Amino acid sequence: MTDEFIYLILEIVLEIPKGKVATYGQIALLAGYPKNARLVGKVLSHAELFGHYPCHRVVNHMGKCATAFPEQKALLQQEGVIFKENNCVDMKHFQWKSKASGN
DNA sequence: TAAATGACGCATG
DNA sequence: TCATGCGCCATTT
Repeated sequence: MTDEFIYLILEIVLEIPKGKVATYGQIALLAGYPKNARLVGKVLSHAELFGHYPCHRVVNHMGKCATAFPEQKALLQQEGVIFKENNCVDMKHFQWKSKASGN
């Protein structure tokens, strides 16, 4: 992957407002790589190595916490996001709608 | 170079 | 939303 891709992902992640969550696919889409959702996860995995990024606001398409990052659940709760009993976020109300999504 | 892996997504049922 | 199966692509072994 290119460093450009990494910074691109981080930029988008920083755009996610508090109390909202975005999916890897959505970020990958905004980054221009709709198929590279997995790469987004790889970047977020060591995003803190590049700096402090709200990687906890990034969840999978179910609104579920990352496979190896359950702490994000508690973090989102502090942001105001409501988790259901199934540990899934109410996507219909908490999924971030970026302006670029309609482009 | 090929095979396996991974913070994933989508179509169906 | 969950379970299963397939696709996607870069990194690692």
